[in-house]
Amino acid sequence: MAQPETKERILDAAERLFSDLGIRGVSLRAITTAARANLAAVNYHFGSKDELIKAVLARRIEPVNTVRLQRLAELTAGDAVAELEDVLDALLRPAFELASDPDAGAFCTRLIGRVQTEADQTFREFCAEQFQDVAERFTAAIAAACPQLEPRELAWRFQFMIGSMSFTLTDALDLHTRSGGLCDPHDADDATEQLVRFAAAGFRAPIGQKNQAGQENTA
Amino acid sequence: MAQPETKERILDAAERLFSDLGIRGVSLRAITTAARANLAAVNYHFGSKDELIKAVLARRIEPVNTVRLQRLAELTAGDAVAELEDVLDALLRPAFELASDPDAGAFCTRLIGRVQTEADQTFREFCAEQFQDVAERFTAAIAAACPQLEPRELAWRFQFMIGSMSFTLTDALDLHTRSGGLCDPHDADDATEQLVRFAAAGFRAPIGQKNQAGQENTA
DNA sequence: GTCTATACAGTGATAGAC
DNA sequence: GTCTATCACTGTATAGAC
Repeated sequence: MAQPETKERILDAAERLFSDLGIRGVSLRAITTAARANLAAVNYHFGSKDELIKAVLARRIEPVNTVRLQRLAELTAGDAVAELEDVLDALLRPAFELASDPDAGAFCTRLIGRVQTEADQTFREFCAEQFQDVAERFTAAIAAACPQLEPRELAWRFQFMIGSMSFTLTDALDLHTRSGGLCDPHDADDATEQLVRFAAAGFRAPIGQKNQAGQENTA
Repeated sequence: MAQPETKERILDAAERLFSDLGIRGVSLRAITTAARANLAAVNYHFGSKDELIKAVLARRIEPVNTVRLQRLAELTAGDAVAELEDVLDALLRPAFELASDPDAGAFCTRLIGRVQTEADQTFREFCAEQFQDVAERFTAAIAAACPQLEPRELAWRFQFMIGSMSFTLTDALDLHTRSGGLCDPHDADDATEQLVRFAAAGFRAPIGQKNQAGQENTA
């Protein structure tokens, strides 16, 4: 107890190692060695490696979601209807800011984005839970900002926007190289403004003439 | 050699098991047992588990990319400038069609989308390689369809669109449930039309007043 | 409560016989 | 090409010291 709590040291070491080497590439032994703790400490404090990963994620996700909801609350104070661009900014900027934070950020954001689409359902479900409240509130705010938008189109387009965000956070296609240095996904201001502009136009796109209501269900 | 080649049987078994249980949840022993092959056969035919995963992916990705490039070639035959919506359709529809194919599709598409943002760089790099040629050609076609679009904005927005596609293929947020049954990401027609409309509006969005040219580089 | 040492079943990989 | 045997290593569980 003289030094930072064992639990905290394990979280720090795990976060750093995961982001450097990927989840698969890091063993519990490597983590506990780096944290100067015993192997069994992970299972004592967290229960399993999967729960440790969740704890690493939650420690970074929760503050981001808190900021998001706080900014949204400010925008909609007094039953005001917020501008679409302001709503999207409140949702996206905190995530990109975490990603560009050289201290904790680069590490963990790749993780968040990755895990959101990880092969194992476990982490996807966990992230969906963490995100559910935020998704519901922001969907409502976008609906208020776009009164002409049908619920079906709103759901699709919200999905598309979160995908754009998540994909850019992980930088799965190496945007910096691919753009010849023109774009830097770790520039939070630029990433936010670019995606706000892209998504706002997408939300405002007219819905198709043929409504899908009478369509057969092939499944 | 009397029955389907061992290599083929391993690929089939691996694809089915991976999509049912996730990559992590399937051991080589489970695969080789299901394929009625010996454990060492995987390493003989593929070299490693990672290479087997790549082979499973490539077998499905290549035909999709072939169709994409073929449709693009038809659109741009005779130096014609294709409509933006037609270009996006040629890029997106083959992927969503694979996803909705009950035979091979549902299995492998989740894999493709997942792996594209997997924690390990290995698979991301592999998918990026597979996608590079397609990305370059379609970026050029979009640029031709949107002559007013700056290269910087084009690169950002292409990234966003691929993210939307990838995220929807993995269905990381369970769109069907979240939309109360309104949206079905396995309906290839609907998914394609929705994303084409969203992305086309995004590509056509005006670029911001303040150009980032004179901005400091914080990295 | 916290931590240590240790044991265990299951993993991917490999060398060498057939 | 295929197979057996075996390797080092993984996550997990537990008994017991402080």
